Amino acid sequence: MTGAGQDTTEGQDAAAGQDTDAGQLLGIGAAAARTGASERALRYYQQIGLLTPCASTPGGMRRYSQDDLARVARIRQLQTLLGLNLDEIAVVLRNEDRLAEIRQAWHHEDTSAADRQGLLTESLRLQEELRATVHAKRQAIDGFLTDLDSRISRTRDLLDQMTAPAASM
Amino acid sequence: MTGAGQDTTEGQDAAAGQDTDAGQLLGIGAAAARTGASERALRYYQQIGLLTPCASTPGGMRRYSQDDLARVARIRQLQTLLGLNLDEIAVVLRNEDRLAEIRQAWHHEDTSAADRQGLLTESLRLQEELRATVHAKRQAIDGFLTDLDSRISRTRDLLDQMTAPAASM
DNA sequence: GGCAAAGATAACGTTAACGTCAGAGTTAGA
DNA sequence: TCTAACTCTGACGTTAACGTTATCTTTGCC
Repeated sequence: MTGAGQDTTEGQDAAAGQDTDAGQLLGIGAAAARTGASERALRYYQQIGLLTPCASTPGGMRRYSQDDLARVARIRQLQTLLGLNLDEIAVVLRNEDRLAEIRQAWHHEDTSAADRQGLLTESLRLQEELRATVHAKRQAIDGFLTDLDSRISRTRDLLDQMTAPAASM
Repeated sequence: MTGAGQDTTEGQDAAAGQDTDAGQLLGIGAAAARTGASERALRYYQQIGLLTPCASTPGGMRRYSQDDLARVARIRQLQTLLGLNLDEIAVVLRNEDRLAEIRQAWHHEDTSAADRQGLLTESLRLQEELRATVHAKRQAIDGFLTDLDSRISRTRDLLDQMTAPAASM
């Protein structure tokens, strides 16, 4: 049917005005290469519900969009930068997803105003919670850095004492 | 034998002038409680050569000093804050140990000047390497925070739009 | 000197986040 | 159409960093 463009069963698209560099759907190999994650990792993320590729071929092969790649990047960022495990990351991502949904349905759908306000308030709370965590981490790292700097300068002082011993003349 | 003072076989001590709140050697249970680590973790750290308690009773029970506790704290810090694994932490700690040794033997021993300078230079390099890593992490976290802040303010804008809809009059 | 509490060693168990096959199916291109 | 390259779904393996018994000493204390 209508099979002119692509043969990937894209669920819904062309909703918004721009299509964000569309047609660039990648197989799992390419997606893995772009993101630095392994194919196994991508399948695993899907398995635990972290990342569902936006489309799949009629034969059942995964197709990843740019947004999917960005999501992988975010997962890795939350992993390596904040040290969150995948369960915690799932919470963060689900929250961000809800926010995006609300934002999209904002002028468009007929969700009750009370519902939307509730969701927004909750999302805001979760985001601020995350912010507090990250901010604390930042403070801790700052302290670590300051301490490290003072150690380094003391070490440098020792070295200076060695390499310039004849300063008394 | 000579059992007048303490019965812990403290390897060497009383070298420096102050004895840093001495006599306060803790058993593994108390040490675990103070540091937040488990007894198993403390034994494990020793097993892999990360932390050797400063003394032990004649019967073979571990005794932890304040310095030992500080070392545990540093291990946890490097774990949770920087996400290093215990192997990487071992590298960092060994470097810091070497530095401390050099510093102590500075006016005191007869290590060759060339050796000391070599060790110092290497330690300095390692410390600066660590600093670069941490600094990069700090930058990344700053970026993350900035991004998060902008998300939060956008969410707050949405909420404001809701709670104050009759602003056009 | 005897006992409860703390500690030691040894050895197997656990969990997260994938790695690594094996065997079968799918897809793009000549 | 036919193959070479890619992908799929299991299913078992791996590693780090401990957790959890089980069994046996050590220690502080009356």
